[in-house]
This record gives sequence, C-alpha cells and structure tokens, in this order.
Amino acid sequence: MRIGELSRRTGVPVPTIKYYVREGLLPAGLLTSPNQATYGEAHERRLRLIRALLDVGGLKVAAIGEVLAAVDDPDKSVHKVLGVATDLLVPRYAEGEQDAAPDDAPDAVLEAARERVGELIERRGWRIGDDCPGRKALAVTLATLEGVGHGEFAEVLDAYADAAESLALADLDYVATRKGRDGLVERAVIGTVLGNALISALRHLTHVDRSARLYESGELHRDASAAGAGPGAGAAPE
Amino acid sequence: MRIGELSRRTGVPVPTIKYYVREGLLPAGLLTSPNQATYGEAHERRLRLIRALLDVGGLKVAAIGEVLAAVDDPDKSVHKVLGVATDLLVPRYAEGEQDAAPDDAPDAVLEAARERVGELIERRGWRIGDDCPGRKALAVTLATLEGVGHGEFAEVLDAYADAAESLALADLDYVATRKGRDGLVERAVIGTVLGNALISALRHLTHVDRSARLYESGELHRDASAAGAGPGAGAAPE
DNA sequence: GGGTTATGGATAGTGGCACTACCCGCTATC
DNA sequence: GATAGCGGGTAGTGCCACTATCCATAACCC
Repeated sequence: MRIGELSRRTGVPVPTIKYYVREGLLPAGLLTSPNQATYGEAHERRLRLIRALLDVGGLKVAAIGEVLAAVDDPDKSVHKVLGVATDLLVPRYAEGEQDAAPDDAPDAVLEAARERVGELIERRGWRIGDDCPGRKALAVTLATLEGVGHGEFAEVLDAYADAAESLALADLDYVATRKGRDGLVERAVIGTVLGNALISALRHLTHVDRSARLYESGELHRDASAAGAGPGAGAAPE
Repeated sequence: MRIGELSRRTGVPVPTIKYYVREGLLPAGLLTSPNQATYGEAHERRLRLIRALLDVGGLKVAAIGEVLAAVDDPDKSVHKVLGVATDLLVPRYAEGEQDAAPDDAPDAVLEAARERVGELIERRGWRIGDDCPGRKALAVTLATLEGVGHGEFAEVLDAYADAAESLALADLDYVATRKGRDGLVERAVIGTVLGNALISALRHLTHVDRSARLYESGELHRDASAAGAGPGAGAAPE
C-alpha cells in the first residue's frame, strides 16, 4: 500500500506519518522508484503502536523513539529492552524535582523516602538495582505526600505493593505465553503502558462506586447534573 | 509572610506563584496596603498541593483549577466533588480518539469495548452512571488493545479489577478516617492522584524484579551499562 | 496523451501550554 | 535616603506535536 492508504486505514494524517518517519519512529516505505514507496502491514502495526503509546500511554515522541529503537535492536537482551521500556514509562523526574527548599532541607525528605523505598524493596525481596529510576519515582511520590501533609497515606504502601504484585502476576500470564523475543518484548511494552491506563481507569471506576455508596443516597454518578463545574477560575478558598 | 518567603519555602519561583494566582489556582495574598500583601500557611499548603498535582499527578493547570474550584465550593456534595476530581484525572479522550478508520468501521470496536465495560461493571455490581467518563476511558483502552493486536490482554481484566478493588479498600481506609468535608475531599484527591503515581511506580519495580528473575541470570537491573539507547533514530524493524 | 491527483522529500510555520522577563511605581528595611 | 523587594500587568520564551507549503515526479483515468 502507499502512504495514502496507510493514512486512511489508521486515521493518522499523511503529514503526521511523514513526521514520524523523520523522527525515526516509523521506518520509511520501501522505494519502488526514486519517489515512490510502498508500506506493508508491519508499518501499519507499528503506526498503531505509536499512536497507542502516544495517546493512551502518554509517552512523548522522543521516548517512543527510544523504546522502539531498543525493541528493534536485536543485540539487546530481553531484560535490557524491558529495562529501557519500563524506564521510559516512569515519569522522568529530571533532577531537581520536588519543592527543594534551598536553605531549609535540600532534599532530606527525599533521602528519607529513598530509604523507605529501599526497605520496602528488601522486605519484598525484589531484585532491583540501586539506581533503577523506579526507586526515585517512588521516593519522589512518597516525599511529595509528605510535602502536602499527607505522609500518613504512605501507610497504605504495603497494600499497594500487594496489588502491584498481583498485577505483575497477571501481566506475566500474558507476557510469558510468547516465546520469541520480539513478540515477548512487544507484549511487555504493551502490558506496561496499557496496563497503567487500565488500572488507572479501573481505579477511577471503583472510586466512583465507593463514593456513590458512601456519600450519596440514591443518586448515581453523573446521572443528574453532577460535575460540570463552570469555567474553572475564580477559586476563593480558605 | 510575603511572596518572597512563600517562594523560598516551596521552591516555586515568584513569577510562577503570580501566574498561579492569575490562573485562579491560588488565592491572592491579603492586602495590607495598596501594594503589599501577606500569605498564610493555607497558601503554602495550597501551593504544595498544586505542585503535587502538576508534577506528580501530571494534571494540567486548567484541570487543577477545576478541581480546586470544586473543592472550594461548599455547595457541592462530597460525592459531586469527588466526581469532578476523579473525572479530571482520567485523561480526557476528547471526542474522536482512537484510530477511527473512516470507512472501515467508524468505532464499532469502541462500541463493543463499551459493552464489555458495561458487563464488567454489572458483574462487579459497581454503581456507576451511564455517562461516567471512566467508562469511556476504559473502553478506549480496551479498544486500543484490540487495535494494536493485543486484544487478548483484556483477558486479565478481571485480575486487574480485583487489584483495583483492593486498592479502593486501602484508599478508603485512609480517606474515611477524616470526618470533615474539606479534609475528606482533599484526602480523596490526594489518594486518587498520588495513588496513581504510587501504583505506577510500584508496578515498574515489580516488573523490573520479574524481568530480572526470568530473563537475566545474575545481573541486576541497571547495574551494568543497561539502558542508554543512543540517539533514538534509525529504527529498522520488520 | 493529457489532465488531475497522489507521492517522496524538505523547510518553515502553527497552536497549546507552562512558565519567564521586563517594567512600573510603591513600600519595607537598613 | 539608598537598596531591595513587592503587587500588578503585558509581552515573550521554549518545548512539543504536529501542519502547511512547495517542488518535481509518478500514478491513475478517460
């Protein structure tokens, strides 16, 4: 097929497809003459994957490029590709994140949180390297909780870790059914990214359900004139 | 305190604080003279909350404005505020999301996914309105899975739902310890947003652990020269 | 075979968003 | 009284995911 049909099939505009090719997300079409190329089913799959990672996964184009480059590199071990892939999915709290009170305590809170993360990992027996970005991501989250005065929320950490382990088991059921490296890696990427979207949506639903049961008598969420919340401005708290 | 100290305490630049005030996220300081104002501890808390929702929660400024406006509106019931808050956290798949093949099937896949979501909700006995955005969010995710050729992943849906229910229980333990409306609502918001970040980070860690156990003998994640993945370009798949 | 449409390739521009710079006249502080 | 900080406003910045435009050529359609 040519680019027009690829565009029609996937709903991605032609210029956008060209853009993805330029960015290295999508391999160029196979040239049949100096200025004519054809695209195969692999291109279509790849394109849909890109859109999934972009729209549902919320990854940015550059990150997708890195993930796909790792996936396409046959020299990388499964473990390493999975490492790259999952690393890219964790929001990259660049360097100086958090409030970082310059004179008070630069990041003593963060350091304490890191420690707690280490304890958790040890308690769980997880095999995780010292500079795995997930450690920092979790520590930043815990530190942020402290920062907003909700450090107690961390008490549910173990319940969350239980849930995460159940999810990992479920993911494994899916991923490990494939034997070939490529299919396996793709499943892992999909599982990680879309799995996050899945759990997030499900959490939303369970929260709505809980809220309905507890704080509202008969009315259902969004049945009446619920939400809406006029043009969001003019807050007047405290 | 004046704006400079507020800035120093939270690490947020003064112009940014002014920007938040302009956007209605943060109430203005109390004027003591025509051009002099003081800020209290409530401002500091609010500011930290804004940064948490922004940096860790990934909400955009406008969405934060809506959430806070709802939180600050004493006329809104707990259930409604929670509805607004959790709604804003679900990525707003605007309208025409997904691939949307224009001639093939406009969104038959999406419709089928919606149906499956309905069945799940019924099966679970969740009390959720028909136009709750979470339904769509979940349906979009399922449809996307189909689109990338991984519809089978939806088989783990029930396992995910189990996990989501456990998490909801844990959240409840935390939220319901507060009785006053305001504290309760804030806990709910925090729990929803930061809880997502928490579970996402924990999932990352469990995946790294699983990956290490399964696909690598002794080496630990990121111990050696793992990731890195040079300038992401020049992919050559298929 | 001649006109319309689509294509590959490239450069430049757009729109959204979260800030950030700059300026003014005034005020707190040393 | 000098210096630094402040409230308030407008305009600009940097990043990012596209999108527009152009060109010469190729495909398709009668």
